[in-house]
Amino acid sequence: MHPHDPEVTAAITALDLFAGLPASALDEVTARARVRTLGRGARMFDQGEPVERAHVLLSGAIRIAQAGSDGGQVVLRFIGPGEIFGSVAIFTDHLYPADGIAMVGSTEASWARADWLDLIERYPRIALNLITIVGRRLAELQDRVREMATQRAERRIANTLLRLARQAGRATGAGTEIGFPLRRKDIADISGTTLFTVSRTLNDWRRQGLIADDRRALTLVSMAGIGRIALG
Amino acid sequence: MHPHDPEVTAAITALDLFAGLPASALDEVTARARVRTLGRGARMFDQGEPVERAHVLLSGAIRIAQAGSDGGQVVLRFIGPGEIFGSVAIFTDHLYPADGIAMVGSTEASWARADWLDLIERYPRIALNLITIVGRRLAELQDRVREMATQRAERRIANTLLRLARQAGRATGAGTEIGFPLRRKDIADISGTTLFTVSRTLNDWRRQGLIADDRRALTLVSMAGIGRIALG
DNA sequence: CGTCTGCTTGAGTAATGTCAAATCTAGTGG
DNA sequence: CCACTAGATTTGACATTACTCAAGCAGACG
Repeated sequence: MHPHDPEVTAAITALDLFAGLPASALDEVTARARVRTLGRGARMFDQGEPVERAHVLLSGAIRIAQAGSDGGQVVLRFIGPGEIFGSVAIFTDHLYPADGIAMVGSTEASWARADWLDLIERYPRIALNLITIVGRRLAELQDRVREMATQRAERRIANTLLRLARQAGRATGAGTEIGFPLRRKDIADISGTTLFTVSRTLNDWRRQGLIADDRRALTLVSMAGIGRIALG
Repeated sequence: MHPHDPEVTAAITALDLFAGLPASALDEVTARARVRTLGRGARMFDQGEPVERAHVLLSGAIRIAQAGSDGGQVVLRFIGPGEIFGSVAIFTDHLYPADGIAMVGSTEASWARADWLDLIERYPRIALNLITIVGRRLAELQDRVREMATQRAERRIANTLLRLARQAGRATGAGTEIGFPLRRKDIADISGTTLFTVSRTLNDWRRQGLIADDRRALTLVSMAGIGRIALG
């Protein structure tokens, strides 16, 4: 896909990141974007690599996973369409803090570091939008830290599912379907538990009719029920 | 203290947040600041309250603590002199995400929301500085989430102490002294464990000569030793 | 049909949380 | 100066969550 593809242009101009920009600025933003499509399992970038570009996801899903010097791994976030990713380190230590891996075939737009800084300088509104986005992620991480410190695995899993539903939920006949192709391990790595505990917990919930799980997508049948578990 | 107090002026103009601003801008920033001193235990703001001001700590120490709807509590961060706090929510949901409590007598500067937004609009460099600061805190929280998910209590405590030493450490004859008046409960609430586990762990380390703890301040006698524990 | 990846289930165990009680320290006021 | 108090810390005993490891199963895909 080319940056000037009308579909791509529409997607870029609709991003929260560029809200409030005049049409002329959006043209410029679009013109400088590089658009790239990767297959399932491909790496958008690797942890520790220098950050040369700012990224936005146009379609698909990305897993942002951080590995420790020991084996331990966590998922910091799943990225859905319209979300920015792997871009904040341009302002800090210039190294990607995590791997970015396509969970399904995905298309991203990205801007070279120099273009990005230039655009922000000329359109400071982008900086404000970025502060808002990063501020929201900060608040979400703060919630996760509190949950991991004070809640047991089952509640954390419930809170995780509710967050994912908020982020990428689609209402369907059966309930709210989460728009990421999640394996047990993914849910474990973002909830701070093991895939075994996730498996047991989700099976309990399925038996109780709280969720449905057709191995294609996870659906929260009873948000209220999951919500009750999340509250303790 | 008055904003025009020369000591206060110097402290404000030295802040990372205002790095790169021309002198005229710094004058304006200083002129609009409100300076306030609070005693030990006083609340700078309460969780859930609307954010009307942006804050910077000039001296002292603040505990930023978030409580869940259940009793659970975590410390999100300790704030030392020169650090911004309780200011990001101006751009998001306009509510303080946590309590801000003076751990010792503390002096802060703050700006009314409208002044703050006006200053940022006229000096976009402030926005860039803010992105850098928030980006670093985001990275730190990501590290903490990974630690809580993958490391056991002892290692998390070691990592916590190393982080605090980096943030507020002073080299002394005996080692690196942490510049916050920390109780066991504080260390527990930021490490994601209990004050009992912290007590046992710190006593072990003291017996091994890794730390000293004269109930006035905590000193890391052997950063290398603590570092080895942090690595596993 | 075989292989690979992911999921489920069971059994055993260790880390650490919970609770109770004793001890210590700093500060207060007689 | 000393007794008293409140808050913080230490230590012990115990309970339990959820991690670890092993084994078998299911579905997808070539």
